[in-house]
Amino acid sequence: MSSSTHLAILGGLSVESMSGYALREAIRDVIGHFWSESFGQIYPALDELVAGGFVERQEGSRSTASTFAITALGRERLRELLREPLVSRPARNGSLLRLYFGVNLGPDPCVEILDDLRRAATKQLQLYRAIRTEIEGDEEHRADGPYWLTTVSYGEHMAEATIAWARQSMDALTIADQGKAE
Amino acid sequence: MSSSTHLAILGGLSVESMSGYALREAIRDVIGHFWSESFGQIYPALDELVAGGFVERQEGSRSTASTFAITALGRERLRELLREPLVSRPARNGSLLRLYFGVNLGPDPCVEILDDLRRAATKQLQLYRAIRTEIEGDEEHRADGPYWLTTVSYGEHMAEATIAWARQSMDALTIADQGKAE
DNA sequence: GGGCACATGTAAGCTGTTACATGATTAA
DNA sequence: TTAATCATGTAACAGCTTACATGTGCCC
Repeated sequence: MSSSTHLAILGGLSVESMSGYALREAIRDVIGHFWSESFGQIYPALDELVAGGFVERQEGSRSTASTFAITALGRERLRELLREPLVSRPARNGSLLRLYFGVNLGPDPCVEILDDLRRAATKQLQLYRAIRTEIEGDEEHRADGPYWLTTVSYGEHMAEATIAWARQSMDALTIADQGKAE
Repeated sequence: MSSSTHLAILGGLSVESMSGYALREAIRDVIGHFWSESFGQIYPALDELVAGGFVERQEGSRSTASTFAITALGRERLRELLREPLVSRPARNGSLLRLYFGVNLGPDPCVEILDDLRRAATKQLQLYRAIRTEIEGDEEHRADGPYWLTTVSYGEHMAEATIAWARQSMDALTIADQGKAE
């Protein structure tokens, strides 16, 4: 299991103890814009973390589910993982791949791709702004706020940049096409 | 083999016939900022494309290497793949994951992460500007230019946005920390 | 003749998703 | 009572990288 998965799980449990199922929901709903874990990752990883003494499993009595809680050792491990240098896997961007070879399609389909991206980014931007408002008003997690907001701010900056880029590129492709037609 | 790999290979060969080795070099050096393929992908994919009649293999006589060339059917397939909707794999951003759980580290290590990202983006930006100049002066690929430039422009926009975000976030974390110290 | 770049290919292994199996609890 | 949600887990598979094996041609 990759250490990133351990990091995400320990991070999640550092905020609140919860079941494996809830953990996955939290990862999807809260940090889903820049992270994801599937059940196939989470349960084996939880086993490993329990085996290492980083997480404690509190068996639910009959009816209730198990709750996983981070231990003191787990918090130490979390800090360790947070400091570990990033191993960046090669980026793959299917939209850019398509645009790069766009001459095989002509400008119109490419403009369509760009407009789809612009619209998606516009929607994202609205979402991020709503999340920002929510975090800024969250009294319960005052200490976390500034850190959480950096990730929201990242989303906002990237969405804004995407919108500007898409607009500009749509113009460029349209004008290049007119120039050819003359 | 994923269709994206087929797309990248057909795209590459649509510009110029070349060996599998050269193809990998081209993918790494030319579209490496947003795409990657390893030998373990390229050679089996080339076999598949040859079997499907999308690519022709011209055996090199003794000493020289094989040259792979796209066929008319291959160009059709390329256009088909370019129009195919994107299947986006979930994004994973290790830096954001670390920043999100940054409260466990405190502001200083987070500022360091941000400054690393800022510096990397600054370097990238310079690179993209050099590539832009190169493409704008390339008489041989006039038709491709506008499409290629959209991908360079993407890099520029993202790098600029990253720099702005990192600066702003470093300030925010520093100020939040001072506010706490009062 | 020794090292390096070019060239083709394969096998092992890692990461991660999807789909399935199974069952409890809750709400309609 | 039946459907949905919560919950845990596994097996199969897809995608991709790394490392290795193997060989050629070129340059110092």
